[in-house]
Amino acid sequence: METLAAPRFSLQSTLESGQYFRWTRRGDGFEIHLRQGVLFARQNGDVLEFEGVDGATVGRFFALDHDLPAIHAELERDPHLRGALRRYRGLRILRQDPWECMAAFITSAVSNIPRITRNVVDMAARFGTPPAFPRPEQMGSERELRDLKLGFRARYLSQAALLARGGALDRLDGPLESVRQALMEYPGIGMKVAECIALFAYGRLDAFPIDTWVRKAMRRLYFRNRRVSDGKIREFAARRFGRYAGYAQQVLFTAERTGRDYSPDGRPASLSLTLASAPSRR
DNA sequence: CGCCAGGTGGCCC
DNA sequence: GGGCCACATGGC
Repeated sequence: METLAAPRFSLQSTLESGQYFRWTRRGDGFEIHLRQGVLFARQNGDVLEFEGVDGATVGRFFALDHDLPAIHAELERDPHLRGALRRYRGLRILRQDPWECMAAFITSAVSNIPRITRNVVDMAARFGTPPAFPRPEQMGSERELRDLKLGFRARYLSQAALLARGGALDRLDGPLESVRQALMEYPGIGMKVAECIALFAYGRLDAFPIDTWVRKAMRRLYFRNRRVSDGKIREFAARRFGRYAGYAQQVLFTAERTGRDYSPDGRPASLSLTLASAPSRR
């Protein structure tokens, strides 16, 4: 087993935050299927023990180069974020393969994490070269994807694969807006999915994907539960959270989806919900 | 049975 | 810009 210094990292929080789907618990660690191989990883304090792929791949995938202290220092100025940041300390935004990330989040539309996981694992098993997810050139036809129960997403996936042939996604670069605009040319990719891919695959940490959970959290925490358009939320998030908005999004998503406990000291979810929704504290 | 789920695309005003 | 609908499938 090899090791890597991994301070300010939580393997579990990172994997369980719903960014990546092809992993499973294995004994005291996790088995993670990547393009480069099957990675087994477990955490021992600040040390990440791993085998299966090389250390550079591990460090890159888990984004161990992200400056977590700086990110937290900046975001913790917002009192609404402190509880979630503390609770999910060490959660990192991954650096995923763009095509797999694109396929996974096209699949995510009107779905849920268990089902997305099933769909993505199915696609890998059916069309990929294990453990690698299928390249765009290997993806199935719309019909074959419908057979895997992808539903209306099957057409999007097969057509997106055609557009992504020849390494088109490897050539995407530039600021968030241009990456997002290029991604939205693909069928099945609107603003939300484009921001997910920009964040989870292209390291655009200022991306702020707004899904049903984040929308609910943002409305409650910053808009007095009023009805607000996603455009307004995005604008607000950009101003409020700045260059690390993506990290704010991911802890808000995770907190809202699991437990909904924003309090820094871990009160019962029902109570903290009440506290968080109240305009004033106490 | 009916409703809703990590949304998007098409069409309306 | 915003509102409404269909889109497959699965879980409750």
